[in-house]
Order: sequence, then structure tokens, then C-alpha cells
Amino acid sequence: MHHLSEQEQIRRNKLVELEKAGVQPYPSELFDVTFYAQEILDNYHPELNNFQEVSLAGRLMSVRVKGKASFAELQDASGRIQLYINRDEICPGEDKELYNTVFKKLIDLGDFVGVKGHVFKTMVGETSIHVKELTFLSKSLRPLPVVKETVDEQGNKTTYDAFTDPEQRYRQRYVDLVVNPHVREAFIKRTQLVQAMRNYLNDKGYLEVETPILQPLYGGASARPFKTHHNTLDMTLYLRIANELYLKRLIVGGFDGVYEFSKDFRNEGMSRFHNPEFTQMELYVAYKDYYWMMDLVEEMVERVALQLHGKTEVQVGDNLINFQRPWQRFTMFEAIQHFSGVDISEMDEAALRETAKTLHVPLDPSMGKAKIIDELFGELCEGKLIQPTFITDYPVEMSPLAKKHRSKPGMVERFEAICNGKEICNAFSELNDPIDQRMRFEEQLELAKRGDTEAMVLDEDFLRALEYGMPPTAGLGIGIDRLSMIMTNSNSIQDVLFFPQMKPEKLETTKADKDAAGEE
RNA sequence: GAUUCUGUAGCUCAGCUGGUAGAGCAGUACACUUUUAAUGUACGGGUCCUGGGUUCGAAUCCCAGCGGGAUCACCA
Repeated sequence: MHHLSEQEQIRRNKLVELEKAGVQPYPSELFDVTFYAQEILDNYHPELNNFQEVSLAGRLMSVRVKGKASFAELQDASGRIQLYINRDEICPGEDKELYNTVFKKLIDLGDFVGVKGHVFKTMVGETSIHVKELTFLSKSLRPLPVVKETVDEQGNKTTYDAFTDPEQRYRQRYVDLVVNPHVREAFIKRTQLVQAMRNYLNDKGYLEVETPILQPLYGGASARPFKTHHNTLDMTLYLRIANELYLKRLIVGGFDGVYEFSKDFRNEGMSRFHNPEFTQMELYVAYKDYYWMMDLVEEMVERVALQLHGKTEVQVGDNLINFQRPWQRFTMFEAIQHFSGVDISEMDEAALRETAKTLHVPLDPSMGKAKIIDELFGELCEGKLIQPTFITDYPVEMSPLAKKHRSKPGMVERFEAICNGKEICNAFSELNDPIDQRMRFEEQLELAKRGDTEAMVLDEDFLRALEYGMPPTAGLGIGIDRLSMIMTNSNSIQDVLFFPQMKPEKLETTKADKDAAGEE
């Protein structure tokens, strides 16, 4: 138990006083809610005389006592609406305790109440609930930050004492959500984004599936995994870094379109674009290739933008991004030529190194040809690609699960979509030649031997599946957090994750902490 | 991981070249029956992130640590 502040102690005292006054601070029975605040604000018209019997519940966010009548604001899941509470209306008889003691003394900002009454407009024109019945629903023992707002004649909002400290906002997201309505909006948009994608994929007839998160071998991406241990089996398990290899097994098994929204885990650095656990949507469709998949991505993302914003344009920082089809398409070489003026498509490693030097792109001596090309692209192009753009045809060395290009030696049939200077998806014609796949895995093993901690591991069972035969397949991975950042104009991944990963704060040690420590 | 900024009341913040800690909101008490950042009067509230050091004296200066933000590097 932490040390109680003066205000917390006062609220605890009020809890006792409420019970003495015969008011349950945490009643059990349901409270029947018939309307949301926003519905009333949107649809109430005095001449229609509508909303004459309403029942709402929520948190009291402000109270202005004016003697025997008071104004308060009730915040429910939809928004805020003003309450008008008149002493003699909620206390029709001789006993005025509900108003004088319970409402005026024992109810605090943040407490949950239910109200019944009718809607009207005050003299200054504010749509309000004329409260006839006030029901106490739940006591709040900690004071919430009090954020105030004014709106001038032009409709410009000025906020006072906004709750802005990022650390507190992320650690106590519940508080952030209560007092910062824009935060709630961003998360609703994220959910709508996922729903729009799911609806799109379901309309196409693809099957949403679930594959293991705890895996004996990790694969499908180049990344370091989290490692854990299963006690009964006494074996090491890894948290998945991607779901690619399991989904392809399902294509082998005869499903011809499968997708999964998956939490993946990568044991790597954190930044405003990286959280240790993040969400991807991966999709695999049989008998298709990467050109087909590009069309799908365009259509799906355009549809997401339309569903979230009602238009294909989305403001992201200083950029207005337009998701309308078709998107620009560049091969990697074309993109580099476009932004640097240099055609590197026929260059060997030495010439590439020379080019990098003249373009001031720093290189590491250990980098091979493919890595240099990737570096050139990353340095010269990626940040400049603001409008959604497909970059196609990557060096084979960097894509061990992608099919070799049908006509360009040394390349694979792969594309990424870049938007606002960042990758939002990665896709390819899937490698389904089991002999080629085995060789690619073996090359990864070589990389690992040379110290590459992110090299892929060889998955015998996956190869066995491929040997039974997998149809030509197009595969896609799309970063949901990244796409959410764009669609909600968020500058940090922490703004699209309810509970971003943080170092533990100093709270009193709990029993669970001690147990966990004891087991190590 | 590097650089840099930052940590003071429940919240948002001031606190200068070191001298017993301040404001607004929130809280408490009183007044006020259509107010709206309600208003008026009075009052209470602090581990100045933690630990060392310098000093007669540290929120302030120095060192170390912890948390957070931003930028950069690796990665989705």
C-alpha cells in the first residue's frame, strides 16, 4: 500500500460516510442505460420534445454547485453531456440529504453515477439532462487529472492543464483514456482498421486461422527471438517472430487462402517504430503471384483509408498521403536511379562501393553486393517515398523465403510498400521449390556461423511440408501498428498500443514479484 | 547502444548568480436555484526521482544511479 495523499485519504473517508448515509459505494445491481451522451447531443431538438425519459451512466468529470441547483458533466463511452441537478427535484420530500450531503459532499470528480431525467436546453443553450433521479454507482479513490477546455466563437478549443506527461500516459493508460478523448479516438480507429481488413479478406473468401505462438523453432523473418521454457515437456520454446512458415504449411494442406492477425515478438531494440511485441497480418493465397498481391494491397489499403476517413487522403504530420489506386511502382534499381541519377543495375560489387562513396552512403567492409544495394536504397530512397509506392525485385540473398525472379537473375519476386518514408508491407511470390528452399536455409546457417544473430534457422518439418508440394502462392505481411500510425497520424508506436512496453516503475514489491524472483 | 533534454503538490508548471518551497486548476469550509475554465471569501496539501559529495547552508552546484521524452544507429 502506497502512502495516501491528503486527497486520497479524504476520498476514503467519504467512502465510509457514504455507507453511513445508506449509499452503497459499490452497488451490485445493474443500472439500466437507455442512451449515450453523444446520441442526445446529436439528435435532441427542443421543438421535437424528444428524449423526455432518458437514463445515462458514467463518470462525473466536473461539478459546479450553485447553491440549491448544480451543473455537472457526465462522461460516458460516447462523450460528455451536462447535467442539471436541482435540490428539490432529486429530493422531492423533506429529506434533502441526497443533495446536501451525498451529492455536494460525498461525490467526487471521477465517481460513477447513473441519472434519470429528461433532456432540455439551458438558458444559454447547452443541451443538458434535467436530473430527476441520481444513483451512486462507484467510488473513485484517486483524483483524476482535471483537464479543462474552452471553445471560442470560432469553435477553436483551448485546453488547460492537459494530461500530457508521456510516462504517466503510457503507464496509466486508463487515466489517459479517461481524460484525453483523442487517445480513445486513435484506438477506435485502430480497431476499425483491423475490422476493415478482416471484412475485406472475408469477403474474398479467405480463412482466418490461428497458428502457434510458442514454437520449438522460430522462423519466417530475420530477427532474434524471445526464449522460454516449458516445464512439463522440459524443452525450450520460442515466441514467434513471424507466422509465415505455419501459414504455408496450411497452403500445403489444401487451404487456398489463409490469413492471421498475429502478435509477433522480436527481441531487439525499441524505438518510436518498434515495440518488442507487435501485430502483423499475414496472408497467403494459392495460385497467385506477387503482381496479383500488389493489386490486392492497393485495393485493401485504399478501402481501409476510405472506411476510416471517408476519403483516400490522410494527413500524416506535414504530409497529405493519398492511398487512391494505382500506386507508383518502382523496381529497386529504378528507385535508386530516380533519386540518385545513377543506374546500378549492371554494377559489380566494386563499382557499387565506388558509387556509394560518391553518393556519401557509408558502408561496412563486411557488406556483400546485396547488402550494399539495400543500403543504397535505404539511404537514398526510402525516406523520400511519402506517397504509397511499391518497390519490387530484391536481391536473392536478402530474401531466403521468396521465389527466384522469373526473368531477372539474382533477384526474387518480392515487393514492399513504402509510405511516409517507412515500410508498411512486405510480400513475395513464395518459394515452393523444396530443393531451392533447403539451399537457402543452408546459406542462412552459414551466415549464423559467421555470427549473424538474426539468420534464419533450418526448419526440417517445413521442408518436409514443401516436399509434399505447395502450389504457387503469393504471400503478404503487413504491419498493423505501422499502418495504424499512418491512419491515425501518430508519431510513435506507443500511441497505437494501449500498453507499450516500459521498464518497470518503482512500486511496492508484490507477492507475485517475489514468487517470480524465487523461481529463477 | 550513442547524443541530448527532462523528473518540484492529485494535474499543468514557476522557482535567476545556493539562503527555511510557489502559482493556476483540483481538495476542504462557507455563500449562491439555468451555470459552463462558474463566481466570491478563507484554509489545508511536498521523500523537490534516489544515493553520495561540496558548503555554515542544496530543489538549485558536482558525481553516480533510476525513470521518461526526442534524435541517431539496428530492426516491422
